[in-house]
Amino acid sequence: MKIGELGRATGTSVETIRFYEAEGLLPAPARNAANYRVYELAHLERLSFIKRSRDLGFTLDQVRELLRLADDPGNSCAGVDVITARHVAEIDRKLADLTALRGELVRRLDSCQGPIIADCRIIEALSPKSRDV
Amino acid sequence: MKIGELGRATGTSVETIRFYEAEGLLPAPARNAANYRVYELAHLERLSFIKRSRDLGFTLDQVRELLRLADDPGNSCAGVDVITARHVAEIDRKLADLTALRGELVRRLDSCQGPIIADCRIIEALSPKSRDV
DNA sequence: CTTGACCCTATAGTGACTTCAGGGTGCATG
DNA sequence: CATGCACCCTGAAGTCACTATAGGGTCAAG
Repeated sequence: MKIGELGRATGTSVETIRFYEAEGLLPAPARNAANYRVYELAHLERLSFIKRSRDLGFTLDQVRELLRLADDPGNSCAGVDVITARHVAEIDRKLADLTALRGELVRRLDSCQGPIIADCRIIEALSPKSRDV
Repeated sequence: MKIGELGRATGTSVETIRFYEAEGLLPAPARNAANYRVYELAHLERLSFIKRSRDLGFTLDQVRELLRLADDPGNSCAGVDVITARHVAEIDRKLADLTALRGELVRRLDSCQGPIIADCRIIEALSPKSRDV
């Protein structure tokens, strides 16, 4: 399997695959006579794992750790749980932040009626003279 | 006012203030005999505006645009509305993504009971052999 | 024999900072 | 008067997770 095929098979760009190799996440594959990378099934599986983890929002460092844990089937599941739970907590923080933020913005949008900046509630809210934020 | 005071007054780090100056967001202030930056009230107000905008999640490019609009009180409020509405839409997309993601992770966490990796539902879900994701 | 899709490496760019290296300034204390 | 310390300066590099660019090589089809 060449790099383009691997990319299509996993929904990853060719550049990203080479990047993962440079980062040590994906082992360097064999090369053919033309110096093209030749991938095996194991590479496809590992890249799929990485892709899924990334899609779930894990950082590359977390992916590295998950791979390390997954590589030894005798490892405790607790490590995986800790990483996941921490990640969920992080998501919860982001959700709360974004929700608050959205409320703030929509409130401004709704009250913004004036035709000119001088009457704009959004600009007013951002300006330091206003004390209501 | 020196840079450290300005930073404390606005909740911005000294490095970030210098960065904003280099980016052209904050005008370069006068310097005293020791080559220290000396800020006026106008700087404090502008930096507060930037800080609030950033806290509301606007990108620096959006902040640039908001500043440009705010600088002329005769401008239409519509430009500000457009930027804000676009930003709200972006936030909605992120909220949806994060919520879906969280559901996925929590589902895995709840079902992860085995003491070893071999039985770990999270790893299983990430691994390409599983077909249920 | 040329076109086009694909592959290679090495390097730089993205956003919004943060950190580091290597210095200078200003004030209080010993 | 020396020393320490907090604060200030510049310029460059590092962060994250890629993405893009430049400049080339390979291969099969028409």
